[in-house]
Amino acid sequence: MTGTTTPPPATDLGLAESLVRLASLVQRTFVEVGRRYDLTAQQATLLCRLAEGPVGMTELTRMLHLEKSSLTGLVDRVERRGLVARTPHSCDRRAHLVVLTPQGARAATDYHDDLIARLDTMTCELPPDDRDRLERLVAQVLAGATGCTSAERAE
Amino acid sequence: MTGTTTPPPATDLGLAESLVRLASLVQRTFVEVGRRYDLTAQQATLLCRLAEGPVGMTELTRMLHLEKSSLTGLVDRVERRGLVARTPHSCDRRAHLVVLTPQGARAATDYHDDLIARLDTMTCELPPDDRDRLERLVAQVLAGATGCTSAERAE
DNA sequence: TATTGTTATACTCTATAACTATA
DNA sequence: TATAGTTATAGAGTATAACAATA
Repeated sequence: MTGTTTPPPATDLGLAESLVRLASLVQRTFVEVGRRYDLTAQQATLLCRLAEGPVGMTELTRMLHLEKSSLTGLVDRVERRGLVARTPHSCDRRAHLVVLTPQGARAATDYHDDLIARLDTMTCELPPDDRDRLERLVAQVLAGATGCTSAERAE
Repeated sequence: MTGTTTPPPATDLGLAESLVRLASLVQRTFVEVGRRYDLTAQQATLLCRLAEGPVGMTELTRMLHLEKSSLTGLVDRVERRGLVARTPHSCDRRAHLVVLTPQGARAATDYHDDLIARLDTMTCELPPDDRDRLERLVAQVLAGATGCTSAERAE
């Protein structure tokens, strides 16, 4: 029903440039929402990753794309605030699992819900069909980048 | 030509969650490309903002969403590396314009071109129609967020 | 020897508060 | 007084290198 077949975008930044701006906008939203809960974007990301269950340090470095020493510091800071705890691994005595405390779980949920609500607000003026289309297109980009990148294959 | 009218996305994360992942992916790309040129994401962003022409410090704080003292430091570091220079403002003796040096202009161009190329690669598996659609949808989200946000109106 | 994680160190990034110089 | 910008300070985030403990 969109009259023309595929008209070029009105304000033509190019797709890549548009993605840069979108990413910056979303990134700023991470930070703004984080401030409400006194969480940095990195801390919030960590908590959200732990919401599904305990994760080992090494696995976390892969999930967050951090060096292990960087993760040590990040976990230290949220542990000091009582949001996570290090628990011994059952079989490997070198390893630790990082788990959310009840307080950390609450923070993770609150942050996540708030973030999603804000992002939904950002797209709420799009008609439902367009939102679905956008989601599907983004998913395709993510599938390509996450699944088939040469960097990912090399790893 | 897309058979169904509006089928729900296959892997249904929801739109907001998809945007979170996309933003993280793009952000990581900023950092990776930056490393090639020995630039942090923030330094690269600054250089790219200056590519259109000299900008005053106060205006830069608005463009980069930084406090003025944070900007002082950021400009200091790239100035120390010879990528930008502070030049006096013609009429206001308190003010400075930040300008790219020739070396900084080269870095800005190289970084920008590399970044755009990488992001284009990320979307190059999409059919041209889908790329246009995606660009238009992202542009709509940006227009809404940049133009009509309550936060923006409040400012 | 390899892996898991921490410590030491150095830098960048950021904000708040206090300050200087100019308008 | 208000604005443009810097300085001082403190804390978060990150990486590299060296290390300890366990596998």
